[in-house]
Amino acid sequence: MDRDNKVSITVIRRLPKYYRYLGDLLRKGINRISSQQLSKMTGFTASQIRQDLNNFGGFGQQGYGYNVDELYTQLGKILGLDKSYNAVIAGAGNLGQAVANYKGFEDAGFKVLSLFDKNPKLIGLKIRDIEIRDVDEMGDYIRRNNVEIGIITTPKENAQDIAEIYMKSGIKAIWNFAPADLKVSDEIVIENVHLNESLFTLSYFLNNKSDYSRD
Amino acid sequence: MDRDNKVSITVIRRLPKYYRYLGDLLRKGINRISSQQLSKMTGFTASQIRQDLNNFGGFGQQGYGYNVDELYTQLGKILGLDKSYNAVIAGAGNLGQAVANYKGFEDAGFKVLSLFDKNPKLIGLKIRDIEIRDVDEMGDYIRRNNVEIGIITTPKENAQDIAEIYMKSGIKAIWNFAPADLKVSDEIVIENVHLNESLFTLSYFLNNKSDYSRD
DNA sequence: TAGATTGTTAATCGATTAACAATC
DNA sequence: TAGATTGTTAATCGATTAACAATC
Repeated sequence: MDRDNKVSITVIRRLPKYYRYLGDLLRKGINRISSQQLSKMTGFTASQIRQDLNNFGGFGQQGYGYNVDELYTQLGKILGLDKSYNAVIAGAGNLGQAVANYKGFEDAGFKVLSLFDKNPKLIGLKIRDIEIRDVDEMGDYIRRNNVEIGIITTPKENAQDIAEIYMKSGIKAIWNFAPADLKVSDEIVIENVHLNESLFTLSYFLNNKSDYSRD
Repeated sequence: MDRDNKVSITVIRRLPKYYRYLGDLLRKGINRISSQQLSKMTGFTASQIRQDLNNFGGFGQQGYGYNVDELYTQLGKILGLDKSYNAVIAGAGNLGQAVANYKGFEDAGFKVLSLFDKNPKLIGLKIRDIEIRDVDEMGDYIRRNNVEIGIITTPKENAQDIAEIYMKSGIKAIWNFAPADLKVSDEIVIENVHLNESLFTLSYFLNNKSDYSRD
């Protein structure tokens, strides 16, 4: 891998899409694919796809294209999907439960060990075997169970407090669903899912169709 | 508004963040803000902020900055948040219920009229007054109730079928949470929330911290 | 071998940043 | 008036596209 230079975030955000389509191909038993065919599927240009992949190494072969199985495996490694991770969820409302219930994440190696909430009515309940615990126990639980990923599905008012508990107990990455920008130390990776921003963008294009074209 | 040329999607995706911070300021009673102060809050450069806003008109005043109330109102109009919209949700599982329950969307003018599912155990139940109906009735319901926005929170296997019902019944925009790329006619606006792609991006940066810097 | 398709360099395009005159 | 800050043009930077030699 020629990883001397930082790969840009725009490239990184395309990788999961390649990975998804390659998985589809793999399941269909197709074992060979060209950048041109991938272009048709993903909507990115063939040139862009070749450039993107070459940030990480030469996975293809002239005159042939890419081996689906190999490229899928390589992209999985690049994305860190060859490992597994322990996660917890703060906020056991609908959204927290939705994330806990989503089988796809577990299949990809992300295991939710526990949910946490402050609502006594929720504490003790189970979502698919996953217990909801008191948020007061969260810091201890994280330290004892080798938890790397902290998910935030609380209301925005509590998001920063939760982030601080995560930070203090050694969480390495935060997946944040609250509509707030968290302040945490630079070593912690944050990935935001800002649903309101997504909805407002949709609203913009609904009102300005002439500006819209499939990205 | 000098709207001769298409505004780029990268600009549009920053607007909701401006809007959110301006709302915060408004609630704090602050009525004046400079691009430099906005820069500190949002993390975008002051220059970029001024450029972005000037795509839509000169909302500021030399030597003064921007009037918070006015800018907030203007951005709201640009984003189409001065109107209200009827929406339905296909897929009444946890994720669909989470979206239906989220008060923030309704406050912003997005009203969920009904959820739809094919599971008989869910049909007839109510989420905050919002009834879950049989998905077979969905097309009719949309036509009768002036529904513009269709939300998809089904498993990916059903997403394309739902999209087609939406298309045929006159939906104008689809907010898609299923990990699939929908094929619909060009007049329909699609906004995807691909949670798996977000999680995989987080996973990448967790494994390649040196590539990571707050966007 | 002939055809296909990569890896990679160079050209183009677009987005961000810098700079500053205009002006409140 | 003096200071502040916009709106806007020009400069820079980065990302995408085009092109093609290398080679399977």
